[in-house]
Amino acid sequence: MPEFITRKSEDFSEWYTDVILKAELADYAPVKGCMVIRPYGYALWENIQRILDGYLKETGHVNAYFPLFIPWSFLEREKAHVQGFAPEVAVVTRAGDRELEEPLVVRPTSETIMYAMYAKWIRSYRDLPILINQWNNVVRWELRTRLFLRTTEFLWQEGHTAHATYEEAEAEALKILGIYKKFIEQDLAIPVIAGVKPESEKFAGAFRTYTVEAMMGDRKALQAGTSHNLGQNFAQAFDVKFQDRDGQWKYAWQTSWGVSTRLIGALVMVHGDDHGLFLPPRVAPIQVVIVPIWKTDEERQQVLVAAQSIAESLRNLQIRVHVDDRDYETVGYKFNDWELRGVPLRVELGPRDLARRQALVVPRGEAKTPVSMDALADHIQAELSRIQQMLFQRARAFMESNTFTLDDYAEFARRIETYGGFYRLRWCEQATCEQKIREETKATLRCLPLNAPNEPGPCVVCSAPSRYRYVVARAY
RNA sequence: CGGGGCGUGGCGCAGCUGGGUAGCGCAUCUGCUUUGGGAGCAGAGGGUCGGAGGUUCGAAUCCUCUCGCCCCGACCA
Repeated sequence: MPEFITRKSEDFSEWYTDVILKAELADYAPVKGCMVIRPYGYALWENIQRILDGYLKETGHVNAYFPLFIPWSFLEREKAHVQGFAPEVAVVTRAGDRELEEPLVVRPTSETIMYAMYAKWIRSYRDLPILINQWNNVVRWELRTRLFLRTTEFLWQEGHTAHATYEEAEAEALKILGIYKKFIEQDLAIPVIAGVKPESEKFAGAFRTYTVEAMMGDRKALQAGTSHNLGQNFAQAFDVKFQDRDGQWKYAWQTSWGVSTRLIGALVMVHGDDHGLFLPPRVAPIQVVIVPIWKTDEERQQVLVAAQSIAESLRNLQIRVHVDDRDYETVGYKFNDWELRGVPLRVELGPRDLARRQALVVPRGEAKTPVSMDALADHIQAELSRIQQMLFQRARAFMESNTFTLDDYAEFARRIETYGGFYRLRWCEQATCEQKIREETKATLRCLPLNAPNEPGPCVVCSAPSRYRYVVARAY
């Protein structure tokens, strides 16, 4: 077992930080609470962007860019919104040696400035729907930060739509939630529970907030993405109105939704192990690493030629492949290095393999299999797809086996303290019961799953009649 | 914002109690030997001890102030 990183079972938090730093996904920046996303981590983010951006465009969304600075007065127009964000906004009050007439907020999210523009652009029902997304950075002055999970500045996409009817907006919010679920499950191989947030966990200014919740390797929950039905709250605050077919002026119905670089933290915590990262093939910056092995210069020449030729044939199949031809590191070092970086598939190629017209294919964490050169490309393609499936199924089995249905509050409190996990508990939807759970167990009501069946019975806290089981967990 | 911990070559640390030539491991560089699961030997380079002030013949070490970071609790993608 490697001693270069803390063991996952020993100290999950230390392990997480070790993996990110040593795999060179990110590093601490000289500014408090900020991080540098290093090239390898950024390549991962670019893959996430590319795939998700494709899904959003397929469904009619277009990209645009709005300013980083927002007039302070804009933030104040929606009451719940400003209350939610005021404590964590960074404000620019000075430019050069001159005080600004009106302070400018560094966007913590772009509802206000975007909807001020929507108000200008929308006149008729024919201008709707507006389906705009933007990839950008936002700043939230968090008191306690953690690499990828919560940093002062982070990267994300934020989609903002405006519709003619409530039904359309609601359908949009759910459609996006479905896209997030599909993306996170199929491409990131992370199973999620899609659901509705309780009132207390709603986005500041939203009518309703939908969420996808994932279980990390320490059995804690992570909110992986949110989609909000904003109702007409912002439309009224920003005067986003249109004249409908019937001649009446009406406020638009809006949605907003986002996922962030936090997803990278989720990838680490869901798939990683004591050897380091384990990246799902569909987003891995390097899907296949070829490690050539040689002793003599002559062998080196031959092996490298063969390695490049294999790499070329894989690239023709759109596989992201890297040949590790470093001559100053040993083979053993390279094996460990690429496992730490989470490359899903390794190909070992030495003189012995060349003589047999084969290569050793090594799925991360599995046994080495000799594969003949002729069958190699097909085999690798199939393996990448198998690994993608395996990661998802493994994560799903983990989440399912750590999700429990309980009716006894004391037992829940005891088990979440010692073991963690997701608990399906009946809740009467009273804030006092929610508060009690939060204060006594540090767990929160994550969501009411979308497909939750009607399961009438007593609230786990107060025994009042309740209809549904909510998912309850400690969360990041 | 409250509680705790830590700042000493690039990284991880020792030295501080009881002041007296700044050290160890890893990494780096050079050479030779190695190379199928984190190589070996020999040599070399690299530090105003976070910063400022004070005590002293003399401060990494003692005193005062200050800055920064990490971890744990209340808020959050």
